Amino acid sequence: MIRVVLAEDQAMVRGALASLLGLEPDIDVVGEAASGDELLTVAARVQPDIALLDIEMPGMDGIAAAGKLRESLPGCRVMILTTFGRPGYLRRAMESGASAFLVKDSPARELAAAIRRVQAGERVIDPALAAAALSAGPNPLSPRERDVLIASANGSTISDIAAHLHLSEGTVRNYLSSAIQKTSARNRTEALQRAGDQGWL
Amino acid sequence: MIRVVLAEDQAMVRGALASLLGLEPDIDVVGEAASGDELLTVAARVQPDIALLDIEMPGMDGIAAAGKLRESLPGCRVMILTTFGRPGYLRRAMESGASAFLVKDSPARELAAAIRRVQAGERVIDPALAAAALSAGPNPLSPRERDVLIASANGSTISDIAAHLHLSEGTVRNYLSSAIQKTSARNRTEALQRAGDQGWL
DNA sequence: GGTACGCGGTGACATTTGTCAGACCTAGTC
DNA sequence: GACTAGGTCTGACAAATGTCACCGCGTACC
Repeated sequence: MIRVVLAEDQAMVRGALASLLGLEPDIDVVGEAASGDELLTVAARVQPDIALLDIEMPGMDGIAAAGKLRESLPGCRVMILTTFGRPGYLRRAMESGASAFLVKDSPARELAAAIRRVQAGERVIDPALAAAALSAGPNPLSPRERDVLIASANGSTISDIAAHLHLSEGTVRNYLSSAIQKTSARNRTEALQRAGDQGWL
Repeated sequence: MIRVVLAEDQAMVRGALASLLGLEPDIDVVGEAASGDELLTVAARVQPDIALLDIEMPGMDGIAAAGKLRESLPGCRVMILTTFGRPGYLRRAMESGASAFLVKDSPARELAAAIRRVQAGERVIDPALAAAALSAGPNPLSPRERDVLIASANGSTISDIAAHLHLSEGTVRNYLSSAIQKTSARNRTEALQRAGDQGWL
């Protein structure tokens, strides 16, 4: 039996995935978690073969949880299952030691097949996504530019961001300006969208 | 047997929900659709008792599809199952004739229970959401203000929006300004976020 | 030692954005 | 007919935003 834990914040989706996998004779869902933090404690207790993680979760996200899990349970393989196939997500997921990257747009039957391939030692990646990740270069944003862009997401003004990051307003403007240019956008909103689409945040 | 069709754009979630409902002895998933448009053709063919719709779908969204379905198949009850419980969504869903409004945060076992209650003629609404909808007033945005706000979402400039909606730039600025005030925001980004949270878009 | 890069800052400048007052037209309501 | 609300427009103004040039500091790397 392949022992699997699920981490996914939406309870109904989590339960539905569990029932989907429950139909497979060789797969056993031995634990569930609603956040990255919860996953780590559950995995420590049940010692799964495979952890199936969503990226978008409250608290620690799926990619961060993947990295922690690789440290604490090296024998457990990590699979990322997420809504959006952003190239940057894939890159970060692979760097944090994931064995698979699936998107929720794929047919449901592929999930069990992917789990078996990962258990056999293969790496499973959506081919279209792999191509996109190779064609898109690495993240051009410096850490600070990234911080400033993220802080501007909820409609904050320059002075809000400056206060929040303990910077001068001029510095914030400079970072924002260079982030806008690096994303070849025309304003912060567009820059935020482009960077988000690439998975640079 | 209760005959159900599912409409949900993410194939894996759709398949998982189907397998979840497949476990219930009195529920039969007789059709699936990946968009609002597809739902209407599928429902016309299989004549279900209940349609379970996600809101966020490409093309016709779940609420619009609910309205159309009520016209073409008055005997079929509509249930909305969605990620976010925005008050405005609930209001619009109810106005378009939905019998239930569930959020994906709820436990998986509640889904089958809700389906049975709807089949029995009840209306099922998340109590916390109902309270939020009652406390939040109706949508204060005029149709044009709403259009302009939506068009500004992807980082468009004033002149982009003006060209797109065939308006003068001054007019766009005026609408945007009044939308910002009605949402008590400080700029369009914040206004967009507030309006989105309320389900006013 | 020189060079490059990221971080943090200043000051000046042009453009964009948000606000306000006012105008005209239409459709509905009392 | 008067009144209101929404839609469309203009012009003017202040504030916010984006760009540019330039400075200093530290830490890499060759």
